[in-house]
Amino acid sequence: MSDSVSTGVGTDADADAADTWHDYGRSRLHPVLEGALRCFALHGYHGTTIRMIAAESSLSVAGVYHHYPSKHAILVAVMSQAMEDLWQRSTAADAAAEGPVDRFTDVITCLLEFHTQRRDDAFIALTEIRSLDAEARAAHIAKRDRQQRLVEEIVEQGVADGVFEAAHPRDACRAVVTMCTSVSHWYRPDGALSSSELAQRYCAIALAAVGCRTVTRG
Amino acid sequence: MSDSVSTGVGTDADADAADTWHDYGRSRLHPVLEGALRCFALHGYHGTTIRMIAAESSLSVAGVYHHYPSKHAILVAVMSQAMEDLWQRSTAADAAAEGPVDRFTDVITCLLEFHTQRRDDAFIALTEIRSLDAEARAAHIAKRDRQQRLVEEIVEQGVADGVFEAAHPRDACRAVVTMCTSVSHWYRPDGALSSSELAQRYCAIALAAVGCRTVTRG
Amino acid sequence: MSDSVSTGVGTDADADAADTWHDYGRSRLHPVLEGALRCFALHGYHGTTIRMIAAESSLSVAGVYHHYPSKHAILVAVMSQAMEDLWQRSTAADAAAEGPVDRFTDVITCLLEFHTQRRDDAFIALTEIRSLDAEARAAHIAKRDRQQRLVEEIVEQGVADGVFEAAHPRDACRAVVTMCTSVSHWYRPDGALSSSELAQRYCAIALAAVGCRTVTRG
Amino acid sequence: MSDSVSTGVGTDADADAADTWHDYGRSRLHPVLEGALRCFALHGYHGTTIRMIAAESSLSVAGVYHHYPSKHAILVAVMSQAMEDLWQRSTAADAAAEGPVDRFTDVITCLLEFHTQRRDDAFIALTEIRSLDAEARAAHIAKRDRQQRLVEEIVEQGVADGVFEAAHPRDACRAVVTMCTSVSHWYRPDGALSSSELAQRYCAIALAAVGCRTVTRG
DNA sequence: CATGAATGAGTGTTCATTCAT
DNA sequence: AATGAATGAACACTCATTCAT
Repeated sequence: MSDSVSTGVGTDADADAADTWHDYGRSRLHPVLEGALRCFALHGYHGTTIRMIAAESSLSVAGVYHHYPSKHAILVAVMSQAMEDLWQRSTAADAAAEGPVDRFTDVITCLLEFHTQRRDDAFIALTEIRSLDAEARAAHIAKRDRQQRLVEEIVEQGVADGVFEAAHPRDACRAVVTMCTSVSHWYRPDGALSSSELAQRYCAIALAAVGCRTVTRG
Repeated sequence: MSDSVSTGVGTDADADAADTWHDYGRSRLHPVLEGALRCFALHGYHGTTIRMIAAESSLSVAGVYHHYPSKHAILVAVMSQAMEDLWQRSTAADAAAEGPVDRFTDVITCLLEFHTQRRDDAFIALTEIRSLDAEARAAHIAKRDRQQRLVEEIVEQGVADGVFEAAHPRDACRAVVTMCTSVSHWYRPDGALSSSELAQRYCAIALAAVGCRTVTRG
Repeated sequence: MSDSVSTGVGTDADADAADTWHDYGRSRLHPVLEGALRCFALHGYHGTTIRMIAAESSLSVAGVYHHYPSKHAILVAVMSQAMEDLWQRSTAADAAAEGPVDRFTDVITCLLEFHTQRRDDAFIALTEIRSLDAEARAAHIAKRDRQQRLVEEIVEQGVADGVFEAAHPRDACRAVVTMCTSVSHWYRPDGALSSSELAQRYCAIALAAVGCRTVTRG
Repeated sequence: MSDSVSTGVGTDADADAADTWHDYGRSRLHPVLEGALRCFALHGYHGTTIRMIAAESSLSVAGVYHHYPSKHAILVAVMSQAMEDLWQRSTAADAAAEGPVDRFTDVITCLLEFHTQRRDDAFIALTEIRSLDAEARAAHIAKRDRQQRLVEEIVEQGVADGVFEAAHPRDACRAVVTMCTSVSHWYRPDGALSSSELAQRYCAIALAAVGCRTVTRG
């Protein structure tokens, strides 16, 4: 879980305190990816040109190609690092908690924070799957499914333990996860809700969705 | 509410039974729009070329332009008709029910059915907002907000009546509506769940999300 | 010289009074040609579309094709009728005068009036030669040369008679004719000069250009 | 008057002898403009395609766009450089002479030489005004008027000095200038007249047109 | 490392023209 | 006589990408 990630993202110094999944400093993406991300978020992959990315990252067009071999490679880098980052954080959040309710709360909180703090990354990871080539798409979907299974596993455990009462746990998971990922569609950092306020409110709703009667954390 | 829609979509013969919002016959879109819809759903607006649309609608490129003046106009037609259709169905569903719980159930069911039965239309309406020009975008967002307000109004009524216990009704509405619209991202008609099964399960989850203790429909 | 013209233009009833070349009633062009003429004058042949011509002549596109088989045929009709009209008027003007000075004055006056009264026709005839196909171009140039020779013949007669003193009669003719045809570039009917005022002033200049010492019609 | 011209045209090294306005070396236009010029002269602006220009300048279509952002920008560059070149030469010619007769002779000679030596440039500057957009057209017309006023000013001086006897100086100027600019319509370098022969003959005619009795240059 | 110049393939769009009705 | 629907070819222009320097 604390493996150093080759992609350059993730937790670079895991303290004992397993709360690193809360920390969102400056994004550690390559400047080209930073620029590309802004462009993709605004205009989509196909609506973005290499010249836009070059301008956004203050490089020449050829300069962009010096760092990444193709526009598609840039998309792959952006998406895979996003998924990897989310996975590192999710497993860290999961490991830091015990019992289905707290694990669920942590993982969903992590998911929500990621979708507010890394909104563009999450948005692209959600909406540009179709722009990936077959190989990259398969890899991406595997990561997405891994993420989904983590939630499902927790909920199924909760149902087995009798703390969740979801009639259809997998559907509840789908509902919960999609309502969280949808946050990247509408959340604005300068809006009415802070990231943590949103997380609290949505966690309560998510717990209700999986039929949790108990109150969180004690 | 039963006004015949000038866009050519929607229920053209409203029977007394206010269940017309359940009926999804063959989509009544112009062949060009049908073809464009398939393309947009697969590749996105910017990833779709006029030549694809022409091929998909069995016309020449110039033939497409005989019916619609630009690619953007095609997108506008697709999206506005989708929003109009959904609105007609939603208001019909709302009108057919009484009391917050049943109104909520009907409107959410309607939303879910629309997102399974008109999955591509709904998907485009959700994901291609950024591809609209300023004017069309404003019009689209107005329609989207109108839709959102309908749900909020019902939930607020439910809270006022004491049948819903949502701590934050507007956030609950957001969560509910986005988990419903997200259905267009993953639902497959040939998958495990039928449209009505999905609607039933998701309605239960949605009711839980707004803090409804009572059971639906008696 | 007074042959009835198959094109449908020209003097349709030659009275004894040989002044018909002065008369500019409503242009007798086919409505399609009238519309095309306005378009060609504004945007040039290649800058004009069949749809513009259709709109300008209050017909459908197919309606235009009912009257003329192609855009090119319209140009040919416009240009050939203009050249024919000018030739009819020029020979009439020539025939009505006697002696080089008066013949010159009449023919140049005729040329000037044509370029103010039939400005667009003259302008197209001057500027769209390159847009004609080989055959039509050859025919057009023959008519243009015929026109030029008429002036040259008169001036050469004048030089032979000793009333003109042009050192290089053909060059003087070129200068005179081009300064007259150029009138179609700048003349505006609502400008400072009336058609006849312009003709008078330019005739004086033209006579000077061919070295005429005597005063006209004295 | 000997300001170095930012357009890259014009006299780059003004010797004392103010005869630089006679020198027509290889045109210093950008290869793309050279190619475009040939095309425009043959087929007109609207009759010319970017592919023609690309072929004529030995570049790919995209290569043309690397140097100029649009077909229209190419036209603007061609026309504005032509007008600037003519203006530099005209003012040089004017400054090199004294007295209305010699100034007139020099400026008209300059005008004629330009229209034989830079025939295509001059032709385009004369015939494609309507193809310019509003802004470029205004700029062009301002330059054209400036050119016209130079001639008018000289002639008016000549009339004031009593060396010219034009009854209507401005009309005479129009006649003279248009007969000079028309040279670009018909002159062929391999024709009967050399550029200087033509200039001599036309100058004599132009002097007659403005009512000059004295003989030029001594 | 970085870039200005270049390009083949493709973009959305328009063209003159046809034809069934 | 007149037209709405249709089209192949071409239009101006842009794309992702390459490469000599």
